[in-house]
Amino acid sequence: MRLLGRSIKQRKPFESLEQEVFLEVLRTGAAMMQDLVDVLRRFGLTQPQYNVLRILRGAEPGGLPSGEVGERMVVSREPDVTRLLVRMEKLGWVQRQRRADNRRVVTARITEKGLRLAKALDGPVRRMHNRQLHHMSRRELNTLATLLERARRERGRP
Amino acid sequence: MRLLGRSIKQRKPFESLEQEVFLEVLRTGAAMMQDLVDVLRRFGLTQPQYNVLRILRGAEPGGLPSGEVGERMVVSREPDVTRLLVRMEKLGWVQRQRRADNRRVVTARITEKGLRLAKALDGPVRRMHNRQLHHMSRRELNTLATLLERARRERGRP
DNA sequence: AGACGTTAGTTGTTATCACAGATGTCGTCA
DNA sequence: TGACGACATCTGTGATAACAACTAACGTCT
Repeated sequence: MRLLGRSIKQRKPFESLEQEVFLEVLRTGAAMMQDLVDVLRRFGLTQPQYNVLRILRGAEPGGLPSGEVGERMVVSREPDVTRLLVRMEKLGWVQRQRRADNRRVVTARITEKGLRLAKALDGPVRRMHNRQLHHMSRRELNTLATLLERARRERGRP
Repeated sequence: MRLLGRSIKQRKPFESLEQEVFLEVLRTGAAMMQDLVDVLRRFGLTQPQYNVLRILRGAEPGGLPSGEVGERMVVSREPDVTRLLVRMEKLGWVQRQRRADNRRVVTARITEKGLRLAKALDGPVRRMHNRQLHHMSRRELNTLATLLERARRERGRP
């Protein structure tokens, strides 16, 4: 009898509401990110690279220390900003310069070429976002954003 | 004047509501995932590995073809299930066997050792989830889960 | 000035991921 | 039965991520 009962699969896929929310957040995030990645690859860049471009464009003029770039990354705190920035420098999108008044700090700035690339992506990315969520009302989107922020910012950790 | 205006940073951090939702989903997902990863590393496994254990435990008895395991993965469709499963087989958590009646298919099953590990993780993971979201009401969590599912499933793609 | 702790970034190493092409197996249809 | 397309997995390769140890520069305190 136990065995028969078990064989009814997926009747209760979630063990708890909390777990359901957790999985929904991850799945939805992964799906949305994939849409972005699909757009980006047409332009030959990866998500972390695009993320850095956005951050550095927002940090103009003046640029940002490498560490702060890492902190502002969306997906992770990126323990490896150095090499990511070095790669992007080789591609000509970013310029790195050790700060004179504090030689520990390396300031990263977006280049003209990087700015052009970022600008070229604005339209496609915005359209992708609109397509993604155009079936939701303003009100629903606001609720969603608010709840997510609350879930994240006030969440309890060990 | 333009320059002065621009220097007021982060006044309008989002370009659109859609983009705000996008970023909130990703950031919240990354934060929650990090909490899980922190639990998992105490037990010496990674998120994809844990994901596979959960999938295969749910697929007992009988196991699942490698390809289907990949499809059920949360974060990505994992184009590299083969090697992930091989590694887990070496660790003794998973058993792989080519199906006799269709030699193209490799069925993966969780082992006793894998089951014990998964079981040992149940408590810590459940507690982590509760901690993460205990500040939200049932009603809020339900709304959140519903909205996320709607955002993902009905979203428009190219 | 010099010792010391801190900060910011760099480097080494290993594991994993993504992509693409290759391999072995199967079902079907002439 | 034998050719062929489809399917499921495997393998090769290069890029990237995670983790940890290391170096250089700075601030401060004596």
